[in-house]
Amino acid sequence: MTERRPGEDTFLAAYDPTAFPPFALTVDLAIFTVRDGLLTVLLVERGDHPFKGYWALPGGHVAHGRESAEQAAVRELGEETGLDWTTVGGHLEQVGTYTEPDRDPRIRAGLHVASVAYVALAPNLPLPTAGTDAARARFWPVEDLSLDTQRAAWLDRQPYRGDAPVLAYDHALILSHARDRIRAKLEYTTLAAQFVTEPFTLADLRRVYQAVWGSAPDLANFRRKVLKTPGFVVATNEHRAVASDRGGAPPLLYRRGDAQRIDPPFTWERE
Amino acid sequence: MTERRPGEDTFLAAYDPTAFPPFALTVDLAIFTVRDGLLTVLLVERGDHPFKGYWALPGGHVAHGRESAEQAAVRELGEETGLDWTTVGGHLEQVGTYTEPDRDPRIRAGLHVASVAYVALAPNLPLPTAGTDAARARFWPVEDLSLDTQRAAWLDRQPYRGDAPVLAYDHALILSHARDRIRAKLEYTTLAAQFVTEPFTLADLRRVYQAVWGSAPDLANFRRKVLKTPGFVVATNEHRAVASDRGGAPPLLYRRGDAQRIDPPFTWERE
DNA sequence: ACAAAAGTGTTACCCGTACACCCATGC
DNA sequence: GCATGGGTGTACGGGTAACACTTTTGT
Repeated sequence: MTERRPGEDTFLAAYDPTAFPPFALTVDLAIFTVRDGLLTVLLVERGDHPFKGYWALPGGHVAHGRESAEQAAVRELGEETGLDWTTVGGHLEQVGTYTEPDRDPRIRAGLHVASVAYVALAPNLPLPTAGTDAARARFWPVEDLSLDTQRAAWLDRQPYRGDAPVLAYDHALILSHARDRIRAKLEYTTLAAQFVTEPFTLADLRRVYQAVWGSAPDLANFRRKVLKTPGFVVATNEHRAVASDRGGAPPLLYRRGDAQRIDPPFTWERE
Repeated sequence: MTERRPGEDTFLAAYDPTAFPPFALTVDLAIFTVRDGLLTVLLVERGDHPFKGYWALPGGHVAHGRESAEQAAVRELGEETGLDWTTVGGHLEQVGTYTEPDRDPRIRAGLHVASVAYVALAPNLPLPTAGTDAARARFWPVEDLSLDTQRAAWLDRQPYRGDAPVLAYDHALILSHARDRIRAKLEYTTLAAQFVTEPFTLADLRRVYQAVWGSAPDLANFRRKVLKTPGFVVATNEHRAVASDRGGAPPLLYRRGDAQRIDPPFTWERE
């Protein structure tokens, strides 16, 4: 490692790293996937205190001095999903950092925990089983989590009482931000293609919009827009075989292209 | 403070907060303003090691257990600009968190410093003088900072040698992200109005786009789009007196409105 | 034949672009 | 009058929303 212009080494020799009260640095992951036409997110049921028995975003501590938060996120992704994320090539993006002193009750024992939240998304992730240190893990449909209600309860410092799985820490807040980020990015980026397994049909791609937004653009116009955006998708010359129990023409299959942005963005009637 | 569902208190009683290696948590501020038709940012010349003599974003440590990063940012804004940001009502937004272990040379003394970066913007900030603990502080035109070159040098772990003020830490990286964020948000939000002092003319507002992007939409179309976006600006019934040394009709004055988003976004020919 | 799903065509309309033009003021 | 900057009018063209329609397959 090079020196990174540290100033004079004499400074470091005389430097006292205990001069600043310590923080803990963690990462939290919102891992989204589309299953059965619904936007779902991976949650783990906590096996230990704090928040034992509550559902939480997977995550963990950043290894001090040895990795960045993003590297920690990739490592945790591997541990939680059993997949090597650098090979998967899925989308991973920082959402924000959460630092309210009382977001973690361990502040009462003197531990101030700051957490960097990431959103990851990939198609058809396997159901988490091995390699997970949590008691249970499963993909929950986002719409079943009452995110808005739970978030409001958290911000009001009131307990949430309802049918949805109760989220630990400020994870309802984090998750609502992550969901909003994904929704917004569907409109002006090619992110939707990260949600489908290759090869996919244009109808598959459109179902992603349906799952994330609850509604989707008109099919005909959707097709034209996607195909006109250079590098959004690349056509193969194969067609998908139709399911045996229904008719319809075998649709053409596509793969993801290089383009990142959709310009101008998608706009359509929201319900 | 309420209990925030911590699990059982017996857990906390037995909890060892020193079990996790400590991090330092800081905030860095990119405070933008438009001066003389140029986008400028506040930098301070560091008076202490590390990076003594380099130019840096203002910032400081988050008070352990007593404040969030955002509260620290507001506090530092007050210290750096001499203004109470809650009164100013200026825009403040988290950009991202930077956690590379070697982003701060103090890692070699065992201190892993994570920094949460914020972007703030306001019109006509006073030149910083009192209340600043830095040796010198001034607003630098962003285009004079060779951000792209400095950022590339930082990422290659090479020293930057050039005419622009040399930035400390990874602040060239942070600053380039902050600038990109501002640029992007001008297109689809009413953020530009945060850069002008009230009351302002539509030409003033358009000059913000000129300063931030280097070019601006056609004046006639700009007027129509701004006026058609409900709540972007509110007209007063006063006109600005024209400067004595030039002609022209006295333009109508406006104030900021409530709207946050411009939909559909601005698009125009970039140079 | 019929249903289901893929894919195409057509039209009307909105909106932005470009640019010409008019207005108000100071010298 | 003339320069300067604010403000308006308008014709053209591209893109997209809406929806009807054709094609391909399975039962």
